[in-house]
Amino acid sequence: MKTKTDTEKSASTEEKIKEAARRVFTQKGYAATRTRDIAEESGYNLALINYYFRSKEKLFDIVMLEQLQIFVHSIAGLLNDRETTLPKKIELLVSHYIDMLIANPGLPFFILNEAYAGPEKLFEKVGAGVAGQDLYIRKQWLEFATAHKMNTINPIHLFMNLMSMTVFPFIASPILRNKTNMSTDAFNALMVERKKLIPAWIDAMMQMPVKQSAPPKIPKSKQKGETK
Amino acid sequence: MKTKTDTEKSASTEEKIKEAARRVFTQKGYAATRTRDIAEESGYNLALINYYFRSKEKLFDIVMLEQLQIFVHSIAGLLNDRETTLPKKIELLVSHYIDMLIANPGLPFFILNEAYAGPEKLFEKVGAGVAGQDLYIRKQWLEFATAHKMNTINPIHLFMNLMSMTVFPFIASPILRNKTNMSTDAFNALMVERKKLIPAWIDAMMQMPVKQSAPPKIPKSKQKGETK
DNA sequence: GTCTATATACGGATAGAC
DNA sequence: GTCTATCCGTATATAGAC
Repeated sequence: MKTKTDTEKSASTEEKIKEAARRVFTQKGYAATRTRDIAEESGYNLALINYYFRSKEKLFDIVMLEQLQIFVHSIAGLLNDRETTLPKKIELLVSHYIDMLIANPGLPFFILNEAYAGPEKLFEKVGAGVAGQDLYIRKQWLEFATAHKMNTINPIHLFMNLMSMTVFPFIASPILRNKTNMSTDAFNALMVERKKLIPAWIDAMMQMPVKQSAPPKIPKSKQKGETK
Repeated sequence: MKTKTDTEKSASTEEKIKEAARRVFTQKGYAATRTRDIAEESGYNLALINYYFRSKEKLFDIVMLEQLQIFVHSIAGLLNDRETTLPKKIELLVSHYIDMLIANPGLPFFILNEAYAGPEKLFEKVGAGVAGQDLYIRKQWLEFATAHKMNTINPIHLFMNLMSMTVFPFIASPILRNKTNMSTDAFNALMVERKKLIPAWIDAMMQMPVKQSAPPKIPKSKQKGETK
């Protein structure tokens, strides 16, 4: 049995509200979420939300920052690891992403929503953690590109492809499932399949000799001034 | 000079409001858009919106249905054409999509937003136009898949890849541009490059003998249990 | 700490003047 | 047709009882 001191009770309640908020926010988005929904989901009253967190927005920031930082931290080690080869790194990255997305399918949509609503809102805080810094995988990626005479094609294309093929299906899943009458389980099974498929596809793309009609006029060293 | 009858004046104002609404809706999404915003953007008063359209939702439906149907109609012919080969069809489809997305970068985000807010809201109306029906390209796609012994891998993966690589960069562009300090022009140039690249990549994937470790256990006729 | 009841703000819709 | 002024529902935030 558990003894309940005031602080223990308090911490527990606060955590429950945060968990409820995370579920509702990631599912319905900030605007469509009512504090009443969170109250109901948490099992507590509406006023408690304002007792622990000053406002809906504060709660939102806290919860989502936490979510993002958990994920960011969980992959930062992998991306910076100097032992893992690039293909293996890609494989692990995709696998990790897909696991996370299956567990938390609303997150990417949420991130996009925030990015559109106001890039400055969350970005500085979370983005600073991983964004600008030079991760080792970036170096590996560029090295591979030049080694394979791919310097005429912007390596960012392959990165786009990696992220697109991994994340987009989750973002579009409501549409996809609506049109194909696919269950959540069936969709998730598809995504698990892609853990093997995507790295293979990316690998094939990296080996492909892409014949560009004209060298792109994209400056490849466009340094970032600040994280904004 | 133009004579202004009542109907002419009326039509003009109505059109201006619709255009303003389209801009604001696609930029901020339905929930975050206030009718006051649309009024301001249109140069007219708030009450006019309700005079011409009964409600915010009616206005929204009208405007977005129009947008989607313009696009859907513009590609329906291509998808059903029996002369064009599959690779050529893919090439034209990607090109058409990218042109549209460069011209209207907010549209996919908007569609996703609506899909998450309420799948039933717009979907039945617009989706019915193209969704379930058997487009000729679907037949071509499946024929190609079986012809190349790809029947062990769900062809939906390649379709996902096609859409992902084409659409996702636009959706994620605010994040990408924030992190790389890329200008809109530079981004658009990248997307134009992808008109050639994506079909090449998809083609390569279609040729690839994908060795599945185990045949996927996805029942292809799995009815939908719940929406959330 | 947790509840009920309420103040306050915001946004969609409408009435009525012109 | 277009405006100003206003109503009214909804949702956040807070006061105060327990």
